[in-house]
Amino acid sequence: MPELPEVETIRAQLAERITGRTIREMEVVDAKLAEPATPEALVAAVRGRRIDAVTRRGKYLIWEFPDGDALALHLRMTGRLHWRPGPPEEPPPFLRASFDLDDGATMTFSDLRRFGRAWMLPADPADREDYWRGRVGPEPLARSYSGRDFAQAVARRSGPVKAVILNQAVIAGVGNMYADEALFQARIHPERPASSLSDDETKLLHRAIRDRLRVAIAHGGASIDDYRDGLGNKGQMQEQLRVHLHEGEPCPRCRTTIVKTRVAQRGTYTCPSCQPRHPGRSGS
DNA sequence: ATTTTCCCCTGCCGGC
DNA sequence: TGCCGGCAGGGGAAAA
Repeated sequence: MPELPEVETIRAQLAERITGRTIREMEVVDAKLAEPATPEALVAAVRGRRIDAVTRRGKYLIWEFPDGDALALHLRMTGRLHWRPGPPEEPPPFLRASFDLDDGATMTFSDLRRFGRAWMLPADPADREDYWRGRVGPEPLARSYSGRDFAQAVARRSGPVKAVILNQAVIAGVGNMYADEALFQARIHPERPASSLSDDETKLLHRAIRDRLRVAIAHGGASIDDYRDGLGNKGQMQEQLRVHLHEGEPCPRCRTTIVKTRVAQRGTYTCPSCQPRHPGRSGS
């Protein structure tokens, strides 16, 4: 599932290839992609526009047009955005929209489960900021994002720490897979109340999140089943996962069998001995 | 105000 | 063999 590293991988590939290009035509195959707007309105806002920059906010991919206008794309669960130098030989399965560029290149948005969306962002900078506020929190890889900011956000929440780091308003871009990996690296049980974490633990988790996201970007993201990068290729990060999807296998650190549970309505993988539910006491 | 539940959507898989 | 319930999960709306 595309999380921050996957979206960032696609962003970098597209930025290299479509920056400065003009969108000659957009075709919406599945009207639901444009909801709650109509496909006609979306196409009218996109057609003929020049892409000045390809940016990212959390898991949102953004094409910046002149005059502050911007198209946001969200891949959700199974969305794929695929650039090709020319038209595809045949439409990819589950095609929902396609874009023709002025250099003959094509981009297709396909999406088996149809959760993905495309919509226009507010052009006014203040309105844009309002749009993100409350919806998408700080960028975990931003230089300015300190451990203190993270600690503050975590300390005043009582829910399970995994639910807190999955909350996009708390920290942008972390999904189920990297939440599991970061909590394992920080040796923190996902059901620990966020506010119960010590200063050291919060610092460790902040570092672990940033580390896992960076390593994942370096590996081109994780292709569990649906994810492909902007050129249709698989990532390599799935081979670096330590606990996620490793139920029944030995923990890479202590050889204890990894277990799968359910936390915050999400499948959750942990090492019961590296991630004690009650730190300080022995065992789990 | 925060936290939890439900919903969307389709393919896949285990059980009977 | 084939059907069917359950599961997968991002994010947002609704409910608690």
